[in-house]
Amino acid sequence: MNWADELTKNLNGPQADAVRHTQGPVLALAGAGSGKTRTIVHRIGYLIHVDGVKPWRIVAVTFTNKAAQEMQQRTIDIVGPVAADCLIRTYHSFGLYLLRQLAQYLEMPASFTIWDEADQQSVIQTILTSKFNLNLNKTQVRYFAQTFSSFKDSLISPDELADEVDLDQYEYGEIMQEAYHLYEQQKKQSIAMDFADLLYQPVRVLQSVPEALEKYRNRYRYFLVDEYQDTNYAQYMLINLLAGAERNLFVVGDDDQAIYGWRGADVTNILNFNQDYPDALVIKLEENYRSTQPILDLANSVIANNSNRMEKRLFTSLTEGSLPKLTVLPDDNSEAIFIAEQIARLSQSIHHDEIAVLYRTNAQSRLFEEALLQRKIPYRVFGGTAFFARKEVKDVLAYLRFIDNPFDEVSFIRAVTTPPRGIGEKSLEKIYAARFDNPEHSFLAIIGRAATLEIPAKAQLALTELHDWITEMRARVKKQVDLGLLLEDILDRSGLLAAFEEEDRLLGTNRLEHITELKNSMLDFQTRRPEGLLSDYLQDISLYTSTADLNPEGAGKAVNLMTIHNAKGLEFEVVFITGMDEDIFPHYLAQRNGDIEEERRLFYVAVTRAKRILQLTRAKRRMMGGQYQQTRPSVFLGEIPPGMLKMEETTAATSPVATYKKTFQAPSRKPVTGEKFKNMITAAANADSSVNPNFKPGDRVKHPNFGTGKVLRIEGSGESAKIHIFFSDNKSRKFLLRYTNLEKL
DNA sequence: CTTGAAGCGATTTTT
DNA sequence: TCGCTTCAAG
Repeated sequence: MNWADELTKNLNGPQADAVRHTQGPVLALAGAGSGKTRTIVHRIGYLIHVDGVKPWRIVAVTFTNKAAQEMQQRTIDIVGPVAADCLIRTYHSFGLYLLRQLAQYLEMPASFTIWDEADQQSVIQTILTSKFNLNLNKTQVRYFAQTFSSFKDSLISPDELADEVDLDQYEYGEIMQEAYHLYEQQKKQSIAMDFADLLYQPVRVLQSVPEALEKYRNRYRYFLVDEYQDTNYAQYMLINLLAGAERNLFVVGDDDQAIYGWRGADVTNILNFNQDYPDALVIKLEENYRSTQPILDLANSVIANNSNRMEKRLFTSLTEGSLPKLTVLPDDNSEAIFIAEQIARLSQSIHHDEIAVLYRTNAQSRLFEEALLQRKIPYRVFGGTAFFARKEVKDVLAYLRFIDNPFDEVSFIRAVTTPPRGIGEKSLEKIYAARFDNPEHSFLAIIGRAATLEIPAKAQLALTELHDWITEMRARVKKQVDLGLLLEDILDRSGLLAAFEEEDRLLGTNRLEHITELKNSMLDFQTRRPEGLLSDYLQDISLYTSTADLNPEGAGKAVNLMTIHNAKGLEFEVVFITGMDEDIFPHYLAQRNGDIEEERRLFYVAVTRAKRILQLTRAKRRMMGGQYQQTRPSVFLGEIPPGMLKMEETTAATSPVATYKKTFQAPSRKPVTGEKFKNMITAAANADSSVNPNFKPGDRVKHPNFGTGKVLRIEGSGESAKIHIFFSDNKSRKFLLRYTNLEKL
């Protein structure tokens, strides 16, 4: 086979130029749907098969996990299995990969812990209270965390801060430098890195250690960067440092799709590429192969409202196509149900994984999940904090992380206080003080000397016990272990298992179900990387946010639920853009910050994800802060010329919501929504026991665990109904009615 | 001192 | 609805 022909024959002129021009800098200005990924993938193939470049000399980076996975898969499909040796990663994953190898230059072991935002914020919170006597709320603490990250995105260390920025323009400017410094110090003492470090630290090492730079410049010779318009300074430096010698740098981007300004992304990185590399070949990809003309018309008419854009004229040969539609629903619930029904209808002709439901904020996903679950339509939720931010998951991970890294302050605190074992604020302060005096000793070592701490005997005992079994576990994980068994041991010995069981039973949570999911991810990991250690697993998952990231193969035939940010770089036959209401999209905070043009680009990104069918929805009322509020239509709707959008409105009376509620209002089985519905499916196995008679105050009842008692009162109704029972042990307890197996006497 | 219960407000997008 | 803060009992 002639690879040169094979890899260019299905490309248009400019695409083929971009693929063939493998030496030296190339900038591809690529409109939405113009075959960016396709070009990158074919270029990788050309490098390997025509130029004879070794795959491991090729680095390709993009932004989101899903986009990276997709690029990797498509490369293997087109180029062959040899492409598995290319480094196709997200920026952060590439940064982590380098950082592990460069950690020695930072006097850090390669197996550091990675702190997410919540971890970061809890450390900053502690610093602000203990060192500055500032008791700030969550929003203010988040502000500190974001500010520190923005410094690192701009490659500014605590020492350089005063010279580089005008601290007066920052709130708390007078303590900013000191706080930033303390945070970095604590982090180092915890043997931890935050997300910004994954880029900042490798860049700093490459800048200051010539031999390190030399080594990686030698190893990696070809760089391909997707979404270049969204790079921040640290990302820009990382790539340009490494590619700077050979200058085989291929970047693609579109200024109309710049949507990460809030994270320090700088569009001028792409606009100035020509100044960085005056000899760069500039290629324009303007033919759209993705969407039909009506979809493109809508996209173009909206983005035209932005000033300061590079003129581009996107065209397509797919002139036929149905008009995009806007459906106005009475409320957010009916919006979700409407979408679920549309999807059910489309299922006849279109695969579920060719359908995407897009929203502006992760919080909006809940109603869609519920509606899809009710109709048994499979779905996957991308991004968000859906899984790894769950309390039970973080609880278990805290133990795993503490076992892996006994210096980690965040994991230690969480593990030692969850579940409660008599260690409170005061005891923790004592532990802190001891650690402050001996920063070279781990938290584990310090609780190993519990007897020397001035804390209650009960607390000493608890600490010693914890120390002993954590030590035992640490000995175990030095070698390769079955992570699933380890997890079970931890659940058991920590007391978490009992706590979760109790909660699931009394409150109807799904904690153990989520733990099982975590366990599955471990089994998955061990299948994928049989040599993998606990620390590898922990670093691996730290870059994932949802279970959808966890098992890419599990994609199957599920509908995709994601934010618009997460959808960038992807395409679907059918796209729903939801929440077309003022303050939702554009988001009111963006509006307030004057980022309306970025919101408009976001809308442009959303629209251009659709290949054939584009459906917009909005709701006239939405549940906000516990009550319904009227909404106004998004400004973006007003920017669409009449005739480009078909409109329809459905009313409450015909809304499926009402019908649904009625069907399920039967007294024997309480109505269920969302998460709870899942329980019902599981509960369906022992269906008979889930049928409760109606109880009223005064009834005598028997509870399987607490024996007989008298009903005091029923609080609330429907799925959230709670029953208060006074038991024969003279104690009253309350339960969620629908999860309690009560027998009427 | 620690913990559970009651009461109150909720501020975005990614890794 | 959820999670955090406040308060009082053990």
